[in-house]
Amino acid sequence: MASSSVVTRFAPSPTGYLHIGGGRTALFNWLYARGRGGKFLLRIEDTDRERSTPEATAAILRGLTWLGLDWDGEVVSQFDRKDRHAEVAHEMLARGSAYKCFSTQEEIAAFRAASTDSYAVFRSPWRDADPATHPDGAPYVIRMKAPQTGETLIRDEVQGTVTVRNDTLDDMICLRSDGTPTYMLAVVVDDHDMGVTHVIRGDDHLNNAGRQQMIYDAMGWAIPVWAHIPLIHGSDGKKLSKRHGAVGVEEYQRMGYPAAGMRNYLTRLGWAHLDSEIFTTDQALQMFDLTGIGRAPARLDFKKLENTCGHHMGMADDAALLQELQAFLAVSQRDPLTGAQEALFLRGVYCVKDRAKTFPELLDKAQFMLASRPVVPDADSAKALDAVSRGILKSLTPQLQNAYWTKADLEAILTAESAAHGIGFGKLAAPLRAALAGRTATPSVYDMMLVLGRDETILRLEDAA
RNA sequence: GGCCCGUUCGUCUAUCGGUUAGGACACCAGGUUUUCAACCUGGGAAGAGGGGUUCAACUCCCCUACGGGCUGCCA
Repeated sequence: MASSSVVTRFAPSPTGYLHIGGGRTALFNWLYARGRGGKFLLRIEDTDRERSTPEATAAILRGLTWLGLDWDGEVVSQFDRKDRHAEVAHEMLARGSAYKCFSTQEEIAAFRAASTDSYAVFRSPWRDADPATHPDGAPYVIRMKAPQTGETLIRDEVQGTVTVRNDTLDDMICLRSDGTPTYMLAVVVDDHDMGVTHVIRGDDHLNNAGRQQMIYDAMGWAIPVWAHIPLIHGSDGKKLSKRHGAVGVEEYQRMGYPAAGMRNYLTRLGWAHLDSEIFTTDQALQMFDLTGIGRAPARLDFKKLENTCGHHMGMADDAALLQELQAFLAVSQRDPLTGAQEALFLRGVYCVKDRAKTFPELLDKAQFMLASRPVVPDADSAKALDAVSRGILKSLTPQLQNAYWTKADLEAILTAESAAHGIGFGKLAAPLRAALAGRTATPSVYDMMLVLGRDETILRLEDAA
């Protein structure tokens, strides 16, 4: 079945944290595969031994996991497959689609320096040399014997058909003089061996696709479906970098964005399905396709990210929210909620999750239920606790002692109380807020009383009065 | 320098030759309100510029401008 044979992959190089753009690339691959019952594979491109670190690999895995992107099978290390890459290079040699080049790096540098056009394409003199003339024991690289005339067509699901003139490409090196493979060879061999059917990656690889196709052709392998997606830019339209703010996926987790909101936002960044804006991951899985991907780079917009996260915060399941909150507290080096706080949180999230966009905000709004007595009112809310107000709070407690602890009954009592003192409800709500939360901005006073329960409510009112 | 890609409201985008160019975020005004948030109503806001093709172009073609990418024994 064609639809279930989809295999995609994410292939980052482990030289740092998981970049937000990489996270989105991974997300697109994941959505495409998972939405079609296919497989999503993960390969670490660690052939650059100088820059690759196990810490970076761990960070990438953590970032993907946080985003909720699970991969099939074991993580593949490209470096571990270097023998296989060399084997393919030698097979290309045997097939006559590659050749040994003995030109030294000094010779190539000299060629560039000597040519009027400093960007001239290097043509190896060994391309058609008789093997009998090969120097004995000298180091050599294996270069692809690329076609020098005609053009290579890249059939891309996002970019359309892209034409590359073959005479603008040099004979790329497949195997270095130390016997290690270059990226260009390794990706192709790995993608083929791993059965990758759809290559969805950043469009910085668009040109590379042409040269990679030559390897597929040389080996007689089926070319995968290409989908080169534009990179993400900063708010000023320039390539995303540190100065634009957070670029690492984990930074977003530490800032407290819920993963579901992050996924939704990233999915919509550079991809659209008519007017769909807010959707669950299941819905995204249903809708996602390659044709909805735009061709222009998209800019990161934190305001929209926050708005999207706000929707997801409100839609979240309470228990799941608690779990994610605890994870957030852990990564941001804060104390976890205690068992008692968890219970209270579960009872009261309903009245705060609709009004928070991030976990720090959620924590702030939920402060009234997480705090323990005595509640110390901040400067603004303290103003509501003047002598008159405290008197009212004092006269209120006996009534609460005997009230049915329901919203309707509390409402009746508080409404009657404010009427009795000839004040509007707002005048009564302010000191209540100060007493119960120590803040001026809080959830509804009824909700706070309901969540805190009769005893805690009365104790806090007595503290304030 | 060469080659490749891109360009619709401030931002993300819809449109796939014929629309008063739609939605969302943001912004502004008003409303609701128990503070904050939310919510409701309304508003301003776009086809980079220039040539074609066509009865008709945001949509197709060319040029220019601007942005990005590739041009490594990096990935």
